[in-house]
Amino acid sequence: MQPADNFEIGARIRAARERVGLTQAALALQVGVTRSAVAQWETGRAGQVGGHLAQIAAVLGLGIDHLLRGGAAQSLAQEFGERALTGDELALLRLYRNCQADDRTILLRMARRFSQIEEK
Amino acid sequence: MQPADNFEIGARIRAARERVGLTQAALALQVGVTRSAVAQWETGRAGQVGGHLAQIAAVLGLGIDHLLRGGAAQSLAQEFGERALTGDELALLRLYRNCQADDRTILLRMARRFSQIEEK
DNA sequence: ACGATATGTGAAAAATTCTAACGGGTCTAT
DNA sequence: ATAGACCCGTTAGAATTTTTCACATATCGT
Repeated sequence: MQPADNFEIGARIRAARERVGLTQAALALQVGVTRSAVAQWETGRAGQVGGHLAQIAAVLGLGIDHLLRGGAAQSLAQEFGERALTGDELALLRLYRNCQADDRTILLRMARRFSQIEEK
Repeated sequence: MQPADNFEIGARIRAARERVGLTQAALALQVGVTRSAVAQWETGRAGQVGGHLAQIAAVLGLGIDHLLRGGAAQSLAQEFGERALTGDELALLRLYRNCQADDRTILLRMARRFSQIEEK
């Protein structure tokens, strides 16, 4: 694989990671490597991310095709209403599901406060 | 990645190769490796097929998701597909979509704080 | 200024991948 | 029965890659 491709994969990893609000250390923890491995992926030092592709894609809410090829790969077309879920929305859902019930209540209340929908 | 996963990837490579009528040597030629590398992929000896995924998928007419995961690959969406979204999760998504960008950031950060996936 | 946090990078250890070579099974022609 | 062609499985090790560790720099809040 060309070095330029590696850099582009790394750039997509970084963009997705920042979009879901993770640090390199957080992504590394969820994938199962050290932070500097993630840094090297993102700066194109690694030849390719090899055996961690599926895990990276899952954590970041990306399709593997998108990770490898870029473009508008839509493996993530999860329908909600008429729009697919974005990466940050999937991240929010994953995090929310791992919250305790009272913390979920707090999150919902805050979302209501912030939201521009009036609820009756 | 678990050895069983490697074997399953190899089994999918072999099934697709036979379906398109190629020998190991022919596949190796088109991908750009030696025949024994292909044999090792198919018998699960290689950790994973790493940098050749896209090439193998192209030659065999497979999606990369299918190669890695098998089945009707749905990437991360399956995790949520297995469990339908609950009412509060739908509410959270709806509210989140109607938030401003900086409020979304706050919600994500709080979700990360509450979540038991928290790093560090 | 200081501490915490996030990230980039050099060097080297650790791991992996691939090649070359060997061996075995099957099939066909002689 | 034998030889040759073809296909594939496996081993050992060279080559390459990946990951870790440790250090450095920048930014931000106090």
